Amino acid sequence: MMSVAVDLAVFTVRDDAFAILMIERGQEPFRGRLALPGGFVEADENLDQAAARELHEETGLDAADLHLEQLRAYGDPDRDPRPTRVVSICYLALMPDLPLPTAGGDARAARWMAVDDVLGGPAEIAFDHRRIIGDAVERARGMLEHSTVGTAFCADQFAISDLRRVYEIVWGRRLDPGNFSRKVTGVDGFLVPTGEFSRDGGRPAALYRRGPATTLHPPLLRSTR
Amino acid sequence: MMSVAVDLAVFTVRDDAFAILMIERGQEPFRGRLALPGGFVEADENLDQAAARELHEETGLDAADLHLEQLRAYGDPDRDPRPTRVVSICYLALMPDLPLPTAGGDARAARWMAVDDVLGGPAEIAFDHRRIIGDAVERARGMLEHSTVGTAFCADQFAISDLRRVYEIVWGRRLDPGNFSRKVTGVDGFLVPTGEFSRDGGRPAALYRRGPATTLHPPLLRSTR
DNA sequence: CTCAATATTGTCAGATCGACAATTACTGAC
DNA sequence: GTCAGTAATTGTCGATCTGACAATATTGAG
Repeated sequence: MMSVAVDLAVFTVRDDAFAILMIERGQEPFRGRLALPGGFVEADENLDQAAARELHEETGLDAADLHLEQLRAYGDPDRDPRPTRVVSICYLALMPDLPLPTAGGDARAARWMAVDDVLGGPAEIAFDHRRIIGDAVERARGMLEHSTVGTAFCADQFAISDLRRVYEIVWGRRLDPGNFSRKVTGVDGFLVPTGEFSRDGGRPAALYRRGPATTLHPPLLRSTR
Repeated sequence: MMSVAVDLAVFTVRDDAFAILMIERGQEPFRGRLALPGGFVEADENLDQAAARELHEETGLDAADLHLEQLRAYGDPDRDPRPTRVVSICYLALMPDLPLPTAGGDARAARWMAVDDVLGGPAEIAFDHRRIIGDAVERARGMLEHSTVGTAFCADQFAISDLRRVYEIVWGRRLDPGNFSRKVTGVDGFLVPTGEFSRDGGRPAALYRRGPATTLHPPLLRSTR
């Protein structure tokens, strides 16, 4: 008999940084430490529902407004110091930079932190969450290559340069604006033009909405071949 | 409180077919139905260890001899009809076509079945294992594109044509021998020549062993661009 | 109007792709 | 031995894709 929990690695792109939603734990174990939001799976819900519920409790957001998918399970016997063993199913969520309606509503302070600060900084992270975050970051970076989920970081309507900035920030790598534009517009079903244009700074950019495609053919590769 | 199990989707390539190891259940629920091998996680082992232990119990094989990695967790409340809820962590194993030392030793008949027969046939599959198998097959097919795990289906020493046949059978698609050979030998660290040659039929083929590389740069894509 | 800023399109040489032809190196039949 | 058969490997070629970077287009600010 074990407890089964879901943990959430919720990512966004804000202030020119790849950011993850972290909470400060309000009780033992690891009181005061940074951790991923999450909680126990209840008797009548499946894993996806548990993840969506926890997401809503922590951020006030609805799962329909973002991309949510399972990352993997973590179940080392000593990953949680409490007497009952806890196996955690971790979920990955990608969302645009929205205000968090109920941030801290759960008596736990939730805040966005730059991924580089979390992984590279001195902060002590609760449980095995540092490892989970590392896995989640790598998964997110890889997904941008082969799937269309990068648009999940953008608002409902966005310019190609917005999407390019997402890729640049998540990958930590500059991309050529012209080549990027040609590539993403060349993928069938990736971007649907809305007919509207942005108006800020230079030449107006055509605005797009997410298209129906889920996989990128051909992929956008980050590696130098 | 829930039970946590591991299930195994063990694949190989044999008799010109992409095959999966299935057992016939010896007890209720689903007695007599086909199912994936698996069992419950014990108190003192982590998930990877549980998967390796179950693999050994079902096939007599050691996890060191094959590729074993976690697929994902399945946890719908009604996926197991027994009163205690069971969350299952499914593992994917890829192995060469070896004889199974203890097949059926666990009082359950274990046998290789063609993936197409399992998914396309009329056989009733226990639990949600049909869905799991579908996910596992898709994951395995995708992994061949970007990782070097295809060699896990080959014997210790193998010719490029052996590896090509693996790709052809798993993907269900013919590949050009010349182009395939050039591509795989061009990936740094994928294949290490042994200096030996095969002797059967036509011109002898150089034999190789798995190299240290784990990811394929550039990837081998199955889609028609 | 001129300029700075940004979007988009154009260009071009090098890499890669798939299709398929040519060459190489064996085995087995005769 | 010679020859046909089989399969590995290398060669070729046009189409496509890539990254680098130049050129053009369209706006707002001054």
